Amino acid sequence: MVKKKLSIVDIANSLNISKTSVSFILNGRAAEKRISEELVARVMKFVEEVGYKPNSLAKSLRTGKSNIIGLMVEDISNPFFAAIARLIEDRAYKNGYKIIYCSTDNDTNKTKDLIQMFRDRHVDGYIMAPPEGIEEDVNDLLKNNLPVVMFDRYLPNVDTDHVVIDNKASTFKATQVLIKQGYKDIAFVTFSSEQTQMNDRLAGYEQAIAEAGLKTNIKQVKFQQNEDLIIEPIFEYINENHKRLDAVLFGTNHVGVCGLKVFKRLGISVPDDLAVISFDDYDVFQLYTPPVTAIAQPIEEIADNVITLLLNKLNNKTSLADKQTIIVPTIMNVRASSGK
Amino acid sequence: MVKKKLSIVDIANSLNISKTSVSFILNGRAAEKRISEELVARVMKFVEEVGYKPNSLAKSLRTGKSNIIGLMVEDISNPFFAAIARLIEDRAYKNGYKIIYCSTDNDTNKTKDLIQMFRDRHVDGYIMAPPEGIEEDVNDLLKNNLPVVMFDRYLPNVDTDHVVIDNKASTFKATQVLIKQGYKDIAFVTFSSEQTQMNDRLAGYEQAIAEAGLKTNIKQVKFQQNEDLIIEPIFEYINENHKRLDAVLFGTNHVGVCGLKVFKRLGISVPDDLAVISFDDYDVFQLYTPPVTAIAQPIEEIADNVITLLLNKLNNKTSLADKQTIIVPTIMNVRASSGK
DNA sequence: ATGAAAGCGCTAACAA
DNA sequence: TTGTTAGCGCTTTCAT
Repeated sequence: MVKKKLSIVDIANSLNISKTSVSFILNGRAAEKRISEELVARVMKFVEEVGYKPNSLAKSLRTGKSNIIGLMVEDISNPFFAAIARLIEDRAYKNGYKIIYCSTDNDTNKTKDLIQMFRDRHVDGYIMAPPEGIEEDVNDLLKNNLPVVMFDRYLPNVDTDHVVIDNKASTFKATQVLIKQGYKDIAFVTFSSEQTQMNDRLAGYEQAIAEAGLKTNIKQVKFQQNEDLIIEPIFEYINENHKRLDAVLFGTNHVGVCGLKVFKRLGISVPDDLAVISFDDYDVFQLYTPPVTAIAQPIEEIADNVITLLLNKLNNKTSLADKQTIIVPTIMNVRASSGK
Repeated sequence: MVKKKLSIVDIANSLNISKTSVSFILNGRAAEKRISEELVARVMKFVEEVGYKPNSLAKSLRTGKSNIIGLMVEDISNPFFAAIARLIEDRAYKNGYKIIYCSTDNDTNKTKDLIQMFRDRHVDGYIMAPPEGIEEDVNDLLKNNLPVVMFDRYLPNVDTDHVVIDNKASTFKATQVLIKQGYKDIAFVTFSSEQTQMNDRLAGYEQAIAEAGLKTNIKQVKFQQNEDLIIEPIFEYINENHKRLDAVLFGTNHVGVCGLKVFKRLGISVPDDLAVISFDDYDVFQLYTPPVTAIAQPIEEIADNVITLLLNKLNNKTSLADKQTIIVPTIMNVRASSGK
């Protein structure tokens, strides 16, 4: 009962025909090759019966195509990335592509390794939220005509398709919401990073503060695997400054959640002690008491654009040389945490 | 500057030696084959210079090994699975294995497809939280000597290694916590499912209720991709019954979060109107007001056991025939939601 | 309309 | 110690 893995040769032999014919039939090129319908039927029937499955490794080796898309996110356990990955997986699957995902941890070397692994496995296209420092590797992909779509952020020196949100406008608006409520000492707590999305978020905050003639209060913490190491510096900052601050804008969902944990520990009440807005929306923010105002990223729209861009390249609907930038707007979900 | 993909033959030719020698050297079998150190050095230097990378597809095709582990979770956007996937990925990576993950959606057919894809790609081992109905496919893997480790649940009719938690004891204890606080009308809200972990959780609740001479209140909702469709039946149930109930035990983190959303909509206050305990721990539960008592799964321990079990099989440290069951205990994080 | 044969890049048994 | 060679399973050109 152990199914011996059978190959195209086995089935050709069993049917006393050549493997070429089998190959053509299996690849739907029977008509084109004018193979008799009768033969086609016989082959299909046999294949069905014995449950033959082509070895896609051999196929890939021969054709250079794999029908696999490599997806690299920063951290698959981050709900934002997990949700995006999920949607992309679904859409890809429906279009005959499989997805392999990996977490980069924003680690340049790990990412280089992963790109290499994807190349090894002959993935047909790449989707990534790139860390800094991989410009060369990505350019090398592009030079080899491998389509790459970036999202969440992009690499300024690499000319690829990318789908991002209007980060600067989002934090600008969020900061203004706080300013209009009369808050004057507004902090921006975020990850330290030179990535485009982070720079833009910071810039939006700074511009709104500057336009209002206020002073900036910026705390950047280093991204760490271990959440406690993120909470620690936030704790110190809030602990030292919460009396002179009246509002906080968090730069990412992760920082936001850590911030809320700090508030809990310090017994800080929202919005009375500190008003709060966070980037990204998330269960926690909706269920928190009071509910937290959040800058929601349109996850479906991002995922949709990303996969469409890539599929178009893969199906040669768009020229590889033709690079698109898509900027999708965010949605401010105003809730009680930012009100008076 | 476009790197022409070079092969082992190219490098053999450039160096005027045979590809066999190159292959042996590249695979660290130089010593074993008593290849001169000088040659080894020359080859390594050249390989380094031209940045040669072996084509792992060809390698896999030839050896049948891929150094890839296939990981199938129910839904990668569920924080429990995302966290486990993350940890497994890390450990595997450190041991020279790559991970490919996929979401099964508890969909039998999709899972069969995915298993097929993994087989196609010659993954060396399988880790899965299996849906029902794939017994045959898994048995087929086992018959072909492919190691399979299950976690979160197992298939009663399939003899594989698996790592699970003591589900029954956990809900039993959680229910007792509520009973000891004097709650008498305790509901159990969970997903309808015949999976082992769900059956066990239900059994634990029922036993505790029976032992206390109380009446069960069970609401099972169907798992759906779309969260609103999960919330709806919970809303109806809670809306109809909350007056006669005094406590609720949620069967999974997902149900728990949906439940909290329902409470918010109905203005139900915790624990005064309803005391709450949920399976799985999660940011939301810690940050909720009041913090929610939760049955925490020891994620690291589960991931560690899973990957260790599989690596042992892959490295032939354990016989394939030798099946282990590991049951790890959960941790009750008692918080204000279950108190009086 | 069908078949033979080369070759994708690699490994390993066997020769030398 | 190193080289020759036969595949792994598939696609595709070129004959027939």
